[in-house]
Amino acid sequence: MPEFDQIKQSIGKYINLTDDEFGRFTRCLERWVLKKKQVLLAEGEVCRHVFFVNRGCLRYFYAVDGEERIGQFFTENDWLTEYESFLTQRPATQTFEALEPVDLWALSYQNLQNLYSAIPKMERFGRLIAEQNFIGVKRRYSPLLNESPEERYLHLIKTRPGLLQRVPQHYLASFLGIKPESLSRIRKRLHQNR
Amino acid sequence: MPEFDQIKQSIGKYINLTDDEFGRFTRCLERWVLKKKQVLLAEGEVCRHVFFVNRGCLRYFYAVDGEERIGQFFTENDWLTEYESFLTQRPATQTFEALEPVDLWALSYQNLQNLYSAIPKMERFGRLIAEQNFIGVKRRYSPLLNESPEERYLHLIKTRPGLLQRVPQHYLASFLGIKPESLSRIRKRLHQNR
DNA sequence: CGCGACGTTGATTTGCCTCAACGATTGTGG
DNA sequence: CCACAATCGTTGAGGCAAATCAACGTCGCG
Repeated sequence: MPEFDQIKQSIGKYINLTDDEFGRFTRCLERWVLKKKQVLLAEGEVCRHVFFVNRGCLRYFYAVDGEERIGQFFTENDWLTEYESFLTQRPATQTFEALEPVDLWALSYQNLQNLYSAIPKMERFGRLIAEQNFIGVKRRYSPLLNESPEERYLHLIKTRPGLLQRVPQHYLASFLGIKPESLSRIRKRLHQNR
Repeated sequence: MPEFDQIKQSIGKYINLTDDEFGRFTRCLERWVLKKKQVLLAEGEVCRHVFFVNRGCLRYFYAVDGEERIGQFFTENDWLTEYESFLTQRPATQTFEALEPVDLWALSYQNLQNLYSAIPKMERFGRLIAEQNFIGVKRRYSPLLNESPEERYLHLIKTRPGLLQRVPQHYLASFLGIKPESLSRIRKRLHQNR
């Protein structure tokens, strides 16, 4: 099943499933396809799935007095969900949108709960994913609080160079917590001092 | 065992343990006591325990170019650990310190891993705690990014009024991500417009 | 071709920080 | 128990980095 290669490799980082167990897992998956600009999950809806990105790029954003702020980008082999809404089954505060044509695996809340019961190892997988998410959210927020805009931009260049080619600059600015004009000036400064 | 009442109640929010299982759990606990200003875990050390606060108040802080910033306060019935260091067993980036005489239960990394194996339900507890931590860290950081200093202060008053009586004002300022002078001015403004 | 979205640049504003000084309170050692 | 030092909260003056407001050229697309 080459279609499951990516997700198999991703899970393999956390737990080892037998072929039987992995088969049971994959039978819970649905294939979802999105066009560019299509919304995967809108603010106010309850998030009923976790997703695995086979192909494409998405963002999530939320509104702060009318203005939208980008929380995160997702690309190939990322796991993606509105975690708080998914865990509590209450309305999402964020909107997820495709920035390109997107190809996902979707695993429903109910199917995941069933897998937790049917395959005890999956409970561990859920814990490890939650732990990774915790570390991820801290690493995402920490620079926003403790580093200067310029440092954050330089860090972005180093750690996610692919994004610069892939998403508009004013989205990057929002992701970095600054205005497009400010990012433009930062880039200008950096090029001059080159 | 009245000494275990608090922690029993806290665990009961997540999973139901039999008396046998709970006994097995409590035999893994050590009692730790700290004096005021005593350090529970220093930056650079590996965090080898999770703690449950029976009594007292602690903070954790980290340094950003020489200046210390407070990340969180902990009080009675809170679970506490340097989660990233604990999960990865690598050096902590934060220091935990008692602000008052403190009384804790300590559960070691090894004992927790053993409990995960011995009591399958504990794996679920670990997952739920990790999920709660994820939600907690998002709720902690989100206002720092999306609200004004004044809004953050007002929010603190509403959600954790006890802290205002318990910790010095310049600690609160650091927790709110501002300078002591700024917090002083915010309070002055609010009292005038009262 | 014409429109809208995007990135850039300049001028100005603004909110918090920095620096400095000062009383009040705390706590500490003789 | 007192005297003195350190810590803490407050207030004022000035600075600064990013936001805001505005204008303009370019590019992509219908």
